[in-house]
Amino acid sequence: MELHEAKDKFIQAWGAFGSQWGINRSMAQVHALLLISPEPLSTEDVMEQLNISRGNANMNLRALIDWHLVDRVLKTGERREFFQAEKDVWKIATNITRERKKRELEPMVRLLGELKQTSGTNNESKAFKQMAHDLHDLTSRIDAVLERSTRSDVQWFLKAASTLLR
Amino acid sequence: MELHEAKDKFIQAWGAFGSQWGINRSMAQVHALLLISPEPLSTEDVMEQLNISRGNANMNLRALIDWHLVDRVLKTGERREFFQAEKDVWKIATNITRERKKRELEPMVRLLGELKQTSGTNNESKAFKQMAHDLHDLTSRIDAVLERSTRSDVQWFLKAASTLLR
DNA sequence: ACATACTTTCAAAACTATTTGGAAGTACCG
DNA sequence: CGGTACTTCCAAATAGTTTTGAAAGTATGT
Repeated sequence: MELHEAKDKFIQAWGAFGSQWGINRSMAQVHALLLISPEPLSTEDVMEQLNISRGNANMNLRALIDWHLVDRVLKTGERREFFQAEKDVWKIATNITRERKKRELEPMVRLLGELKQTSGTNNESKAFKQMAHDLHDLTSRIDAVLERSTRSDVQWFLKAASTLLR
Repeated sequence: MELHEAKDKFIQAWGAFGSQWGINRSMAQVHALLLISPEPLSTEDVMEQLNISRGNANMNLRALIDWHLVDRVLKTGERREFFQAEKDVWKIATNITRERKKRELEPMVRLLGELKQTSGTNNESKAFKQMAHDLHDLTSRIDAVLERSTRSDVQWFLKAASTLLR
């Protein structure tokens, strides 16, 4: 396969993949583009290569910086900013995991913790409390595993886990 | 907290949570409602309790059945169908994981496998191939861990993983 | 076969999210 | 200070997704 074609496929696929994961298409595409660029790119470069507007490029670059997936870099003698993606895939995975855990999982664990203390003794209440309890238990376990696996080293974790599960 | 309030909070939260995870709001709400119902519910019940249309209820019930999160049950002497959610949270987690792995992760692994064989020797090609290779490696490891952890028993896996990571 | 009780489909409408592009803001330099 | 080179904001437009509701379809019992 030719580079140009492969590049394009990758950017499109990463975009589609991202949108299934709550990261919008452009943001994922910008990320994909930066991931495979050997050199940092300017906002202008991103706009051109993806055919998106300045506002869109800017907004998504900022979002990627928030997620710690992209860094600003300054080139000496250049006024404008350049952007460079974190290239270490383990760090990428860790950052994404940590961010989503914080934004989505933690609030759910908190809510379930409250809900399992609902009052009532009839069938309906019992079913509700049981479910809240079980889900709280499950989500906090997942939370704990993710906490540890992002604090320490994901690579090690995945290796260890694959062995464990063999 | 009172049952009615708690129930409502749970359904709303599960709906919001779901939509961040690529499951649409109604589908997640229908799921939440069934999760906390001690008895199977009919389409009509779901429509009433969530204030959604027949078409919507029907569509999402079918989708939940596809995901193996809900079963049809027939009551003797009743013509209409009733629906009942799988209540074992470990099974729920396993089914969701397996489904998403199949729909999203596996195609990405396949694509990256192809892309890492792109031709070219210049800087740009090298950067591209390196990234495709690294991502392929990462995604296939994740795939392998999920494969094993859903084949065997998630509960055991999570316990083992927490110990491992302590 | 017909009536009844239900399920499924689908095109239009409502709603949500994303994208654009111009205007405003900021920083640097001579 | 004014000009230039950029970045950021934001309201309006566009695109995408979900929901509705009525119509069509299907199964069951008499």
